[in-house]
Amino acid sequence: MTDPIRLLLADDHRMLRETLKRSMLDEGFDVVGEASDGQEAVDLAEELQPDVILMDVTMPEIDGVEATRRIVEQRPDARIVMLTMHADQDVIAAAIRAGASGYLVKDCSFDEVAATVREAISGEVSQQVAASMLREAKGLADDAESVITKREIEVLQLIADGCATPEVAEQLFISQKTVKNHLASIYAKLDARDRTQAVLQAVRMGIVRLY
Amino acid sequence: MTDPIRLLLADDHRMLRETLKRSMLDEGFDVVGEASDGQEAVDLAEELQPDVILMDVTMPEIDGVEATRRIVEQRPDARIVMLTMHADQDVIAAAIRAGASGYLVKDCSFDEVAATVREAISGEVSQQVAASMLREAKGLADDAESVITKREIEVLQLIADGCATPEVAEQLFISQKTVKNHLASIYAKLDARDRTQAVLQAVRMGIVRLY
DNA sequence: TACGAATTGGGCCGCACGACCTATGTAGCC
DNA sequence: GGCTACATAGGTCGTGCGGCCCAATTCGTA
Repeated sequence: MTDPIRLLLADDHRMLRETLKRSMLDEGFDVVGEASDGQEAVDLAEELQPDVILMDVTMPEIDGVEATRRIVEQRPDARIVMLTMHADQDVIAAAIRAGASGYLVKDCSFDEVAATVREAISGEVSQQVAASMLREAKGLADDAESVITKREIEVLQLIADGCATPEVAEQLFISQKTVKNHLASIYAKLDARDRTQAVLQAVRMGIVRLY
Repeated sequence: MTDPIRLLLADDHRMLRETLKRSMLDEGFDVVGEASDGQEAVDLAEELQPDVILMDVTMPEIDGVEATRRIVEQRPDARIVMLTMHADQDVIAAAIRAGASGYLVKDCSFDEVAATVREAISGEVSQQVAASMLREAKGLADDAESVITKREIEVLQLIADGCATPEVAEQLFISQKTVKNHLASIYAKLDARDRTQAVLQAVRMGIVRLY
């Protein structure tokens, strides 16, 4: 029997974190830490050096994809399995580019979670990730190479918070015209045609938070 | 030692359902069934007659609040604890009116879940529910007495799915004008000023699903 | 039977929004 | 020194959108 796999759980919902922890402990994993936001995940990843990190995409402060990017930057051998609500192609592609080793939709079974974590350790990649990598290689779905900038995220978040264009401009100390320009850029990147679709897509992708 | 509390879990995310089941079993509860959508929850509630139902607000087919309404209609003594992502006043109020015995945000601890289920059995109500009932009684936040109609939900869902006004009209075989009228009514009820805010609020309330 | 709510529809008005084009300053990078 | 990306800002144009009037039909129900 080898040493138990050391896990770090990162999810902003305490209920899932705690129930998942109990189940993983049951399965013989060693849960060494828990993070409730992206920044905490980055910090704990460095401090605890876990074997695998189970990380939700949608988190406060820093989203899971960005947190993955920062962790992999510091430690290229880090194994990170992403969790998400929706099976969004763009998110999967972004997660892979950020350096994730696996990808799980929250609708999967617990057995799949355990299996994917073990695969992450052994170096294998999940079917979903492999399929996406294949698609990436073929260049079929690489339009996801449209990275939303920090400023664009700020605009999206303010709109999700209920601001109209003039209010977004006021909050960010820029002109309404600039806000519109950012929006136009966002529409192109997220394949949306109006602010409603853009915000919804951003929510799906975990870029923006719903309070 | 009394008989274990018989539980029915209703949540569309298999991961949470399974991990929660494991944890509840650990705690001595008897999980007699699992439902992945609102209709299944209603059916299983009648079939299994569980002591307590732990039900997510956001579910396919029928949302948790409506499912609660139907279950309570058939069995007024049913104990239902609602689960949700966001602590939305309107949702809490709607859940209470539907007949829920308790209310939990998914950011709570597992101990709180277990405690609330036990309280639901003993007839006590959680602090959150009590506070909301107080507010209801005072008539402070009873603007939630604005029930979204079926037709309005259809309009909201189509907009969330990416339709603009003309497309919604086409899908529902009605004029654009009628769609606008429904939207105006929705804005008043959800305290929104445009379709973006209306859809986001609907997502928060679990009225509309994000695919 | 009569009332209210839901659903349907019309017209008008003003403005916000999105499409398209151009332009400047400021970074970072090879 | 150039190249690219980002953030900033302007203009114009058409139409989608929301506010505010009103009215007809159907339906459950008091």
